[in-house]
Amino acid sequence: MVEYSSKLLDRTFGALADPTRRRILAQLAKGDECVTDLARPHAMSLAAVSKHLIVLEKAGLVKRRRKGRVHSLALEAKPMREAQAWIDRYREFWEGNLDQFEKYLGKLQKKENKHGNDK
Amino acid sequence: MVEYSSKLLDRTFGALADPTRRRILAQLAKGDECVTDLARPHAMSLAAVSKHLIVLEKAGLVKRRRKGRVHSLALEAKPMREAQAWIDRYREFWEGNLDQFEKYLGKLQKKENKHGNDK
DNA sequence: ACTATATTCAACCATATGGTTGAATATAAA
DNA sequence: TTTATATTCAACCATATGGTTGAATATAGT
Repeated sequence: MVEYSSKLLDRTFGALADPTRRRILAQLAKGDECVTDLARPHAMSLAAVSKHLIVLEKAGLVKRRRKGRVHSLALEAKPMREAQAWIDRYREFWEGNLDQFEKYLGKLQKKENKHGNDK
Repeated sequence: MVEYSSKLLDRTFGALADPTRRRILAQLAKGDECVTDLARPHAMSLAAVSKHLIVLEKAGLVKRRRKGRVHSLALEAKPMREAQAWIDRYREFWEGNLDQFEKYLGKLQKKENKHGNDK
């Protein structure tokens, strides 16, 4: 069962809306890395990258594991899966397979309303 | 060939990061609608919804067609397809099929750099 | 103990975002 | 022509975002 938390989708899509953060995800897709290594290829301060990592962390897209003074970042699957699910079902519906998505939207709407997490 | 414009992905994911806009897309998935009809179910001013529509339009996710004073909004496929492609390939890579995504990332990186549209 | 490294924190800045209200514009209907 | 409807525009507000720099904190190495 995929969970549909509006806030989680907000944060996930929001995190993906920045090229630096997409690139960080791409870096991590090749393997876990620490903050300094992640920051190196980006043309900005370490503190700026650190902030991007916090955004990714809040979206649940990466997980941090401290090893002494070094923070090792690793990808986390779930939020991306849910973002993908949203788009997949949206397209399934829109591009033809109507009934399924209509049901899905109903559920989503209810959840978003019920939890009052509409922004 | 999918096109990888960094700015387009920024705008697309950015547009999807708001629950009102996701709901508008859901409304439009059931069929074209005008601004007033789209606005009705949302607990905010018409002007606010109008602004959201402009965001969706700039992301290319909806297309506007004026019929006299009524603006009819319709979904547009391409940007959503590209957002989906990004996530799909990211996950393909990360969850096992390494070689393909590595190539893809190379191309993406080049495009994003070459066009200098990195924010 | 001292020094160097890894990371965040805090204050600051400029611009973006998401909302409001009231006026402007364009078209439709009387 | 007058009035009503559809939509945007403009000004404003509060908060968020993405960056900076310099200081603070924590751990490692000598």
